[in-house]
Amino acid sequence: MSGPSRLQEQLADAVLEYARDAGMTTGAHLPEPVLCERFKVSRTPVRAALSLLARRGYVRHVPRKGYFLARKPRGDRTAGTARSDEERLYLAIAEDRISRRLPDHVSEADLLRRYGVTRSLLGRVLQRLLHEGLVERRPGRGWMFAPVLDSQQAHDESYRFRIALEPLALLEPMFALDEAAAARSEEKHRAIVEGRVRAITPVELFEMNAEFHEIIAAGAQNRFFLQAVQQQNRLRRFVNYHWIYGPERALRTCREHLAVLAAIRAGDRVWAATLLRQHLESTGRVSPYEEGTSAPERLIRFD
Amino acid sequence: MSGPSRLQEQLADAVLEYARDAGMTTGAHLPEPVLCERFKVSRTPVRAALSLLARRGYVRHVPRKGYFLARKPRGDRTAGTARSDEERLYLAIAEDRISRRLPDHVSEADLLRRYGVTRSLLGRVLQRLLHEGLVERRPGRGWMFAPVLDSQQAHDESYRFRIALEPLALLEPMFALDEAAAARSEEKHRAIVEGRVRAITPVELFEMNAEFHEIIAAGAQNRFFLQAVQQQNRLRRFVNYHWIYGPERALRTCREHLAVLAAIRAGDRVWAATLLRQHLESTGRVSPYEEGTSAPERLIRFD
DNA sequence: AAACGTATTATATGCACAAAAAATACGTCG
DNA sequence: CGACGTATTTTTTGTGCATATAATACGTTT
Repeated sequence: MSGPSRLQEQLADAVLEYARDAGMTTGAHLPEPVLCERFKVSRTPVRAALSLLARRGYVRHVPRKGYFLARKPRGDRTAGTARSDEERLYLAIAEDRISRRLPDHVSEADLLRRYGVTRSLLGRVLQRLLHEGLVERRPGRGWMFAPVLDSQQAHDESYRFRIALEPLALLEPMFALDEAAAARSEEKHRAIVEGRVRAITPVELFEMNAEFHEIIAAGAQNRFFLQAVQQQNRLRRFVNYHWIYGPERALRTCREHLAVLAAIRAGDRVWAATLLRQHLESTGRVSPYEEGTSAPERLIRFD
Repeated sequence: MSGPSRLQEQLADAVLEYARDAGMTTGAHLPEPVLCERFKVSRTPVRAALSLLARRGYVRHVPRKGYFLARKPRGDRTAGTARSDEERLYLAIAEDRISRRLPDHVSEADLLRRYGVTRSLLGRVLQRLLHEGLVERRPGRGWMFAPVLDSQQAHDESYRFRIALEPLALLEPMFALDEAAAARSEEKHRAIVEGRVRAITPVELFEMNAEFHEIIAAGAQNRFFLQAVQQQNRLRRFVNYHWIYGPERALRTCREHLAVLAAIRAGDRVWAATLLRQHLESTGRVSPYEEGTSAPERLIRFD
């Protein structure tokens, strides 16, 4: 009775996303073997995920026939899945660190006591933080927060790195945009530019932005370009949780992104690279703490 | 009685390296607090490392006075430390994978049986492979080797990435070479060019090369440039264990490296960047398997 | 034949406890 | 006062076992 496993929860989310991206409508069949193939797992966890979705009303189970979509999944944050323990602990540590409630170096035991979580959960989160370059293991014992999190220096270095790298991705000879992904991204940008700025959450804005840059990097057809950009995004996701920008900034970013996409579509990648570099230079220049003239409830976290 | 810990072994190595780099001679005092400060650990492991070195004859212990250098440490692979279990398993897996004795995906239990090691050791090695991007965790169970290891595609992408990134490191406005490190590296290069090609091992060649590129990246004063180059080196270290080049190639690489350093010293970073790009382009072009005209015993692994 | 249901097997994970090792504190000697 | 020796405390690592869960096999239904 220990609830559904992580894999099962993930699969549940993934299945809904899959159904949505495949444009399925109510009543569509979700054959287990197809999902197994798609997600590279055996039928056991797939069935568990489906039964989970059934209990949550997303799919219907017909004995001897299988599972069928019960309602068309919405676009945003589909599954009823509340934030996982892992996500919660991750964010708690992030917040405590940024607000200096956590010192430069901490022992595992400290964290264990502080958050009252199991060793395995803490272990997973630390592993993730390690992978993202946010903490380092100290030689003897304990962990040390990398100065990535707080220093202005790191912020600047991140932008300089991206300014160097991302425009070059556009100039790679094999460059080819994932048209489908680009179209989806463009759609989201347009929605914002055309007035939906207030209706969108900061998290969505951040994710849209991150996705845009990853689509560009993926276009280079080179896993290392993509990897590098993804790493930068992970870093920024962590840090930007406490940064705040006004809506005018979000609009500007969207317009600049759209201009880059337009240049690529027009076949002028050199111009697109120039635009992208300018975009990064201008967004990187202003420190978030120097802005903040808007009223709090109208503020938008963005980069 | 389970032998010295990993940290102790590492420290033993590090202490010798430290003494060497500080230019200490026989009889020099090695105060514990200094070493603690330097290596960010408490006295306990430092003392253990020193007593280890004493047993191996590198230092002498005088009661109530401390530890003193017994003989001037040699430059290469100082400590008697044989390759650690971790290193051995790592290499065994690398070799088995590259020669296709290991399938695309394996379970942890498979590996446990195959190599007859403890879970904790295997866990550490897998963690390292994961960190280096060489394996991925499969969603359900088991591990999957990333195609980084074998494919020509990955090789090309790696070079393209480096060609894009490394010259730009040279052009960063804050660029400043670590003069001491550069001088040491230059020394090694000269030794090879001036005829010591045969006396040097493939491993040393690889490490010298990797170090050179890291020194350049570090010069950019930007942790992300350095991180990216370090990651590439880790990747290449794994793969290149089975690549073989002739000495003429090693010589050429050394000369090109020296030319880059000379250009930097002359203050012409733009020219240095051009030379570096050309160097990467030429070394990346030839597949190692297309060479190999020398007799086996004269072959040198290099990149 | 393709998909599902059920049962079996293999694998990994969580947890508790023992043992190792690092940090820390304090007294002593040069 | 700075470095060393010893003792104590705290933290981490290792190991075995029970449990959870994924993979697999095989029969059944559409």
